Amino acid sequence: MTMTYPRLNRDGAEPLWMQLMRALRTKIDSGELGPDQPLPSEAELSDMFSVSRTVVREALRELVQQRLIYKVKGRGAFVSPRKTELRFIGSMSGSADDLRESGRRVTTHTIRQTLGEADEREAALLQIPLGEQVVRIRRLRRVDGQPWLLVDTALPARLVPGLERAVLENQSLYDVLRRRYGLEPAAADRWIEAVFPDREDAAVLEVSTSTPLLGIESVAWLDDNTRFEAYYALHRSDQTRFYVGIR
Amino acid sequence: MTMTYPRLNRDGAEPLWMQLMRALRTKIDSGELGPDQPLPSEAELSDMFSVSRTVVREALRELVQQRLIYKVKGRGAFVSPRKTELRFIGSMSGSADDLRESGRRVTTHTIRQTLGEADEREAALLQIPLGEQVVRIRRLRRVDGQPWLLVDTALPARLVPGLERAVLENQSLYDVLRRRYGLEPAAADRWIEAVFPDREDAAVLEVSTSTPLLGIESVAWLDDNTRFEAYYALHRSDQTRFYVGIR
DNA sequence: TCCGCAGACCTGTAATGACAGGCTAGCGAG
DNA sequence: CTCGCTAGCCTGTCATTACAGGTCTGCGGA
Repeated sequence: MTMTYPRLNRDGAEPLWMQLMRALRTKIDSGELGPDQPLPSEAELSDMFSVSRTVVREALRELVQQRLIYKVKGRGAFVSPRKTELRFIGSMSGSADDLRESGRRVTTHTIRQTLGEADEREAALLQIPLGEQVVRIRRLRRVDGQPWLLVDTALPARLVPGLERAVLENQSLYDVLRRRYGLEPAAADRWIEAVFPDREDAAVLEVSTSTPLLGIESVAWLDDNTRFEAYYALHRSDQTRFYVGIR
Repeated sequence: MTMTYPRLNRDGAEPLWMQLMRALRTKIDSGELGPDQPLPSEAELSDMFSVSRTVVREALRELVQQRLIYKVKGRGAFVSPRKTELRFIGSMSGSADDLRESGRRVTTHTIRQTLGEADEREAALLQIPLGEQVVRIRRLRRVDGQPWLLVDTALPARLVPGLERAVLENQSLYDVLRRRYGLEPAAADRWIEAVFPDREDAAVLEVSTSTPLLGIESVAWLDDNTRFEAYYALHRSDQTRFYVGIR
């Protein structure tokens, strides 16, 4: 199978492994590399791109971490785009749409928008230096008037200049990011835990501090792997259950 | 600061980087390495353990990936105060494997296997008539010895004849279904909620009845749309958080 | 034709060396 | 005492080499 691959840029502006990773991801996204299609071996890739196996492995590791390919034990060994994918249908914007579709009234109220310096958690999630400027947004989403989801979002200010002053009332944050800043989410990780709210959060959500809630931490990134949004959401699971579809 | 570190086992039974990773993780879990405490530099670790920087970097990479430490540009990798967080990949068979890969010991104990008649919930989820025979399996999964996940599975007996007598100890149920019955999961739906366990479940999971847990309901089906498995799992989210990747 | 085994292929692991560029501490000048 | 600069430390990146052990393919014998 002969495939055309872009030549890698060696001016040091971007790591070789990242360029290679992007090149492979493009093939996967475009469908040129379909499900169960094995990638060339590490040695072959190393030859094709004239880079060391170190670089190849770095690129493949990243793709595995992004769950775009998976490893097959042994021969021919690597990968193919994942067929069984996690689809998170209950994503924040998706679920609101779903609820609207089923005749619920969904409103989003912005409680606070501030500019600040990234704390340790934000820095780690967004992969930015500690103290870099971030825009923080705290929003409450209601379904049929009932508090449903309390979200604390942080975004690197560098990527969204002026967002701390934008009017977000009842708007989808993702729409704003797309229209105003051209930011298109490519993927995300989420972690879910069961927690109790602190006094303040409990008051906002109108529950007691001994009501178990879902805590959802999320990081979303762009095509080029830049982390652009991190949030922690508290979800009243007595109102609705969190839905995850796996396809 | 002088710290005692275990000597690494070089018989090749376990990769050096994994031993090193575990050694560092132990320090972090025990609190010996606290928040904002910088780790030794790569070169220092390399000296201390008499391994190459390759090994050190492999171990650190894994710790970063597990989000137990985060990197600060420049000097030393810092330990984060974040609570221990394992990744539960929500994919069908991946979860236990992923944990094992990140160096945890995963065991599965079968508490009960019975044959019975589908109740209302099971019938609805599996789309079978009320009263049809189902195999019920109750299993407890532990990570590093700690109770982690309590799963009650129900499968239509028609699809898995004899499963109620199969030995499942420490086996992946999905492997058994695949090898023994040729059942290949195609997709699944999951719903997640935050709940308190009842007395019995709390005892099995070794928590109090006022510990908030994740309740996960799931239905999986085959290519031809046949529902073949329904389960309800209780997940100790103080141990790990539920991981969902969105691609 | 079928089966078994040897050798080729491939990945995982590990050591080593090298260099660029960022960050910091400490020194020296003002 | 303060400010600025430099040397050294540290990480990120990349190349090369080596070897063990698992997997697969194809050849040759039955």
